[in-house]
Amino acid sequence: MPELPDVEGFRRKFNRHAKGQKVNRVRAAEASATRNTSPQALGRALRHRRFLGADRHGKWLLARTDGPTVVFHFGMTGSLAWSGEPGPVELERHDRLAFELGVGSLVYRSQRKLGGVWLARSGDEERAITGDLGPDADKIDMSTFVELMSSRKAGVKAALMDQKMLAGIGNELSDEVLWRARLHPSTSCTRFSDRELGRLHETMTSTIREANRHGRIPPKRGWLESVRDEHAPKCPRCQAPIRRGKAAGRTAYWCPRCQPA
DNA sequence: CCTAATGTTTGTGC
DNA sequence: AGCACAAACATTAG
Repeated sequence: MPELPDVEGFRRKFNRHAKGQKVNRVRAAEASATRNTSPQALGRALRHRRFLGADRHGKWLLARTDGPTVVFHFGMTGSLAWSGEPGPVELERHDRLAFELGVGSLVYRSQRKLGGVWLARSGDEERAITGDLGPDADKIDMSTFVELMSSRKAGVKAALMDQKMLAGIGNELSDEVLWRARLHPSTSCTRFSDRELGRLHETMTSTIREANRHGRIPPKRGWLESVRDEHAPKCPRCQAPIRRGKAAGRTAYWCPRCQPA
């Protein structure tokens, strides 16, 4: 689930509930959730610190405090939950970490343990944690996008998902964008004119903007996401059977009629 | 039992 | 170097 729009939803949730609040305590149900620190050290570093706003870069959430920054990544199954219960929250099965803030608790939840929580004390440390990230997919301007994409030979889906080029697009979002742009996921970027790349940028931007409003890729009518979980999905545009195959090392969904090779 | 799953990293080979 | 592909990570659902 967590791609750019999901993390954007977590960011808004963080700012709505946790921003401005002091951390009383950090409670760990699962020690391995903390990656470059321990639950104890995280608690010591944050106790009596105040959460400022959270930033997002791609799929990374950066929670600022008046001390160090708490860095979240959600892997394939993570999420951020808010409980308005004052005092300790009842932790559920996959809750790994709870930040008790007095007015409620912020809960880092993850079914599998692919993501995690880091502590960064400087911008350099932050970059060491997130790795090399390209500009955020929601903020990149058209000419930069066209320049980056036209220097690529990879398939367009692989290029869109490359976090070093462009940060925030994952498997499902790339399928949604390419379906809306009517481009086959394996088409080499070398095949596109600047004009076509400009149109792809426009499609990508409007897709992300609308998904961000929902805090996820909306399974709405007229979106590929609305049929993705069906046994025999049909293209919401032309009703052709959706093809499901490997592209860029992942399971890709595309319409063979709207998105020919 | 097996397979696949929204992500990232690492290794191999062309 | 750039790219494609596979495996690994840990866990659950079907």
